[in-house]
Amino acid sequence: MPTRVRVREDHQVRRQRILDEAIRAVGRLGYQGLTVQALAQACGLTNAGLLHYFGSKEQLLVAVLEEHDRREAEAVPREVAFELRSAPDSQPSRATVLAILHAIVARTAAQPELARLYTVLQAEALNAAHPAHGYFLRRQAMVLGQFAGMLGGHVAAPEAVARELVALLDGLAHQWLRAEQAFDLVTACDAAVARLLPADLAGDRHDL
Amino acid sequence: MPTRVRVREDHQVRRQRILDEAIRAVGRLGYQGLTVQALAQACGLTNAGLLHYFGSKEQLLVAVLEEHDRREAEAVPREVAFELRSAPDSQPSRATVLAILHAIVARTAAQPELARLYTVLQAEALNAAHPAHGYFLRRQAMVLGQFAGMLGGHVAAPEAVARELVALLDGLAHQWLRAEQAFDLVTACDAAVARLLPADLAGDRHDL
Amino acid sequence: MPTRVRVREDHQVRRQRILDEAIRAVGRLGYQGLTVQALAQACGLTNAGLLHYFGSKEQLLVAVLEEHDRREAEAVPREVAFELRSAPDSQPSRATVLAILHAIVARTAAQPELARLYTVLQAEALNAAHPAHGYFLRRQAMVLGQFAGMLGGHVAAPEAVARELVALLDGLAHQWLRAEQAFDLVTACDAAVARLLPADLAGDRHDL
Amino acid sequence: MPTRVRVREDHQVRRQRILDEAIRAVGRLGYQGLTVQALAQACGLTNAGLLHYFGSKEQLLVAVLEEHDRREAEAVPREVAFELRSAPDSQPSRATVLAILHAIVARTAAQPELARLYTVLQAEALNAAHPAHGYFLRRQAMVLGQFAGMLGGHVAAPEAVARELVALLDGLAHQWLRAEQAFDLVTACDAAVARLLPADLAGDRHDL
DNA sequence: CATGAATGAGAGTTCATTCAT
DNA sequence: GATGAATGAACTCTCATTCAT
Repeated sequence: MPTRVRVREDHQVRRQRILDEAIRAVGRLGYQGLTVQALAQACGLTNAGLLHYFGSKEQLLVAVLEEHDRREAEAVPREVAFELRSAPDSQPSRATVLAILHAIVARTAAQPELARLYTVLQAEALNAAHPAHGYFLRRQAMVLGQFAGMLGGHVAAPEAVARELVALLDGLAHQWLRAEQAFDLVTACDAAVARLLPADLAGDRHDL
Repeated sequence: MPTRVRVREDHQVRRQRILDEAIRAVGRLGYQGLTVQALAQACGLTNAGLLHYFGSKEQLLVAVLEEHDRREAEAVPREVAFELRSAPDSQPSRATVLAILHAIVARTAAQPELARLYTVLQAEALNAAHPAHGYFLRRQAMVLGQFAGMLGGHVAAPEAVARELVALLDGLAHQWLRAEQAFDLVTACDAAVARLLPADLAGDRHDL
Repeated sequence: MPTRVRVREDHQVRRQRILDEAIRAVGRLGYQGLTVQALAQACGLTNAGLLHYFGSKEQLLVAVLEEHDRREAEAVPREVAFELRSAPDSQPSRATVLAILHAIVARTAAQPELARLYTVLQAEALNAAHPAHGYFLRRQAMVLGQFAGMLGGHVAAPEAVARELVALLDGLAHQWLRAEQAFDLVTACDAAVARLLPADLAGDRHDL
Repeated sequence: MPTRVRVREDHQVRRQRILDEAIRAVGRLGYQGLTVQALAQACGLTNAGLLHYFGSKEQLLVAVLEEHDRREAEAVPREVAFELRSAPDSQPSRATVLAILHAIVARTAAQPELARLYTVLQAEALNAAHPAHGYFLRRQAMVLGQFAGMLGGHVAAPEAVARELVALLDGLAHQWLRAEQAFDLVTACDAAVARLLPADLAGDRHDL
């Protein structure tokens, strides 16, 4: 049995290495700029060898996006996820909201190549013909919905503020990437979020 | 020599039409996705004919960026520009700051194709090897500096808030583009800016 | 050793199924158009699995041609074969000639996929570099010889008429395939042969 | 003006040379076997240079088929064409029919590379997915119709005999090509046609 | 001023085949 | 006996660019 297991592991391991490399490459060059050949070379196999794992460049992109989701889900703190799931209807406290946002940003900061992938693809995918266009449309709607739900009890216009939050976090991450991570993303985002969601919003005086 | 003048005008006119088309095309496809051939066809001339105006694809990009700056400068309200230039050291009032930001956003909203060009190129140019990389680095520094200077008297951490402002505006514009301009950008930005720069910031009680 | 026998049977059975599928595939796409991968998939095994049976694509073609000959020989009516073999020197009567040709055509009509394989490969193999080129050269000579021998006593120019017979039958089969078997091949061929070999030719008076 | 004319001639001349080469190449290898690269090399230009004339391999095939039709039409003897056109309703005499068929075959014999193209493509195009499939379907119907019309007054079953004529001529040409033109095609066809259309058939007494 | 011809490089993808397992 | 991994070569086609005209 060890042999079969090893073989399967090998496959998965190699696939994973390709995906990691692909995330970096797409984050650097975009999907259009990515070259199957260059990626294959970076992974130490031939053009056709790489396509053996992912049938086509486009299917590779799909796998990359799935990997992105997987890593993201993995990184969301357990407690947060638990809290959100355990009481979907109740409103989290302001402190919890800040903690959630903090956790999200911390994840982003810990995986710059993922942030870069996200930032670059998101802009490239504005084009309706881009293979990731639908992905980002769906994702955007989902995130806005989640944020708005979270903010429900705290602000007068949850949808608008949700949009602002997303804009703020995405925009700051973008600047952070361009500045080659020269400032601390987490600090910057914490401060920005605190500014956008002032303490006296819903009467709660004590937090942050 | 009316003929020569007319010819030159024709040249300029045609060049302008190419630039307009190029802005749209790059905004849709990015620089990498842009094809000299496709652009030429859209302009009604041949491959080589287009390159006759802009020696190469890269030089065309330079011209596009220059055109972007030109249009942007053109659109900034005269009074604002005057005020900023006439008293660079003095601090504009909060109302003026809001007015300036409003004007900037209004310009963006009025020229979606320019906003799209900006958004798409900015992300593509995160790559250090991208021909527009330096442009966006310089521009970022400049804008951050201007914003920080503008906010100097109003907030405790002007640089940080400047960054947040830029992030907010860029991020909202990005969402606006992805949503195919389904919401009103100017309203959204006005609200966001007001939220980020509360009225009681520096003790001034009276504005907006 | 029933197991071994069973295994061998399985092997043979599978090999046969591959051959059947290959005949259809080559008849549809030609040898050049045939893809090992596509054939393997149609047979429910992998690329390498198929080549396990027939070392290479070219050897597969050889096997296909052998299978063609096998099926053809199988289908020739026993009496005819017997008659031809029992008295190779004597001339068959006109009725026998017609019966033989009828039997051949009937076999063709009963196995359209074989006819198609034959028609497609024969044309593709006009190219001297084609792996089946030699096969069709030999076959042509053989068939022409047999036909000419058969016609020896009946017509003045047996070789020429043999060629015409072959041309007629091949050409009609080709049309029958292109028409998707919309007319009755056997009837058409019977009529054509009767026209080409008129009943009064035994008198041998007036033919060219 | 001579320059422009020369340029245009050059273009046409080169295009023609490519077409000639393509006819030979397709006749040898079939459409599937044809390689853009090999053809380009044979024409003394690069891969992309050839595609400058014919946008794609498939469009090249279309051009080849058109060239085939052009050459064929060109080759039909003027008198024959005139006679056919001048009296479309009347039936040509048997002698005229034989003359027409003779002329057609003579043309074939004079352009073996055209005959080869025709023979090879016709078989390859049996596949419904082949880009020339429709062409040969239409052509077949047209030719059968013309032949049947021509035979109308002479035989009892014009459609059937037309089919036989086509089969005979196509089949003999096929054999002629495989035999590397070792026998005289025109003589063979004349004899075959004479045998298939006996002199006394005008009396219409005894034909099947 | 603008074109058409042509190029060289490179794109993604497919193919028959090999090999360890 | 059959698989999955991987290869190297070849495929069609596209790209930005050059050059003579």
